[in-house]
Amino acid sequence: MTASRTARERVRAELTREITEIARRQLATEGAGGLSLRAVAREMGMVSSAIYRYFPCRDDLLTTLIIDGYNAVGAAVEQAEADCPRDDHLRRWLAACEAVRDWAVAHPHEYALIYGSPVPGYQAPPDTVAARVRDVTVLGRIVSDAWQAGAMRTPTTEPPPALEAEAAGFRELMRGVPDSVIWQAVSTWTALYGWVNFEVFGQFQNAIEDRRTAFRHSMRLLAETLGFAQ
Amino acid sequence: MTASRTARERVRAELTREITEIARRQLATEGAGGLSLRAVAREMGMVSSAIYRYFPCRDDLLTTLIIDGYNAVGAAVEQAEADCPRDDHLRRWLAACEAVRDWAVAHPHEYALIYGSPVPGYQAPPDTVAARVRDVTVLGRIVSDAWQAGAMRTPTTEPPPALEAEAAGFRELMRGVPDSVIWQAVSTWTALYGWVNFEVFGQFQNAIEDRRTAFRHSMRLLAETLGFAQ
DNA sequence: CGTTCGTCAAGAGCAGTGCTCTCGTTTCTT
DNA sequence: AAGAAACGAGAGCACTGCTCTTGACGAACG
Repeated sequence: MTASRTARERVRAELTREITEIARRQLATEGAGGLSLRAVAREMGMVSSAIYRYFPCRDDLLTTLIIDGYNAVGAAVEQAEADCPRDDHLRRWLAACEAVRDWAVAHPHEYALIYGSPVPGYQAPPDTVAARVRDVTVLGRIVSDAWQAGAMRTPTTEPPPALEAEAAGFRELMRGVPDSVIWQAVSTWTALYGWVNFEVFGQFQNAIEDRRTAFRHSMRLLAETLGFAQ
Repeated sequence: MTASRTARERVRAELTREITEIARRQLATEGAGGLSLRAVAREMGMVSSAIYRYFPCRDDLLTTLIIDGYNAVGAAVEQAEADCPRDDHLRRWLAACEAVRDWAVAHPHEYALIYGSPVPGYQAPPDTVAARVRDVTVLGRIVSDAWQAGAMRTPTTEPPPALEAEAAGFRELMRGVPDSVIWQAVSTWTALYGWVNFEVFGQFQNAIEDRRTAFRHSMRLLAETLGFAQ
């Protein structure tokens, strides 16, 4: 956002911001399906059709919220990891995991929007990738750092040859790390989100009460498997 | 379903079945949000209000589909596991995992309905629990069998004391198994669904192509952590 | 300074939704 | 055979996303 020149551009930017804010609040209370352009307009004292001056369709508003969501969880993970001593890789990993969980529990509907079932008929535009990879970038850097520092055990199981070509994208995230560790990291990464999914989507209801403690223990088990040297 | 007495009851049961079938087909193509009572009625040549004679509201139809979904994945897991030699616990585990994944990939929208973001404003009634636990019951039995047979390693990390009381529900699924193994199993179980979530919800797009191979490798790593002896 | 052009809010309207109510008709029960 | 229950059809309500037109305002240009 450069310094807005004309007054018209300024009020336009302000109104756009206000729309997304109200939409995010509605999303938090009603969920993605209950997000209504007309309700947003009503709350702003506008008529529904006026919203379309700012967002051509409902999906565009959703895209904005999705990008914001990815950035929010990404920023939370980056912040939590940055607060840890650089050479304590295990702690950095656990802090990053817990940041994901805490953000998701605090913003369940936003989390559902980005990591839950895709909204029907909605196709995420490529603009979202930049924001989407922030969290996994952090996780990749931790693994990379730990490996470079010689603070990781080598997995006993090698990936099958068919996965040789598949690891390309992940090798950029974890430079210098052998494939066996890369796949171990991917597996652990999906396990993290598996837990968060179950917790946020209510699969642990009537099964686990102290979910934070259980989560921490699970992440510790996973980190052990990943091979952080104590 | 007892033998239907009157002709009216028979046609009612038949129509109810046909409604759910059409609804399931719509669900498969449009997703949960695009499931429309009016469209179902249209396809049946009925008027929309007539549907309400059979399902008082849309959520009740959803509940039926959800129960069917849990039963479908549960049956798939039970079948796959039953086809394995009883003493090959690792193979039983991997077969069960792959059954979950294969069913989910084949029925993405139904999977999203039961394991994805909860549909807004919908509260799953208690009728669903019986069907919901079928898959995890199988997984629990495998762990239990393996432990009884002395075919599992003991985890090195003990769960924190705060989880003592939390494991109650899981102990019934895995009788005679120590808590350390129980939590390891829970962690592995969520990891399985974490992978399936990522795959079904498109998080692996442009990242992993040969997802079946990658899935198998990941499950093998997880099973190793769980401690199945070779 | 005045005009023109682009932007904007408003309103009506379309097609679709879940759901309710009423009204005859059919079917089962007594 | 008479009463009761269940049923399909239809109209209607409140809501949705979205489109089109209309009239007003503000900024830039001649």
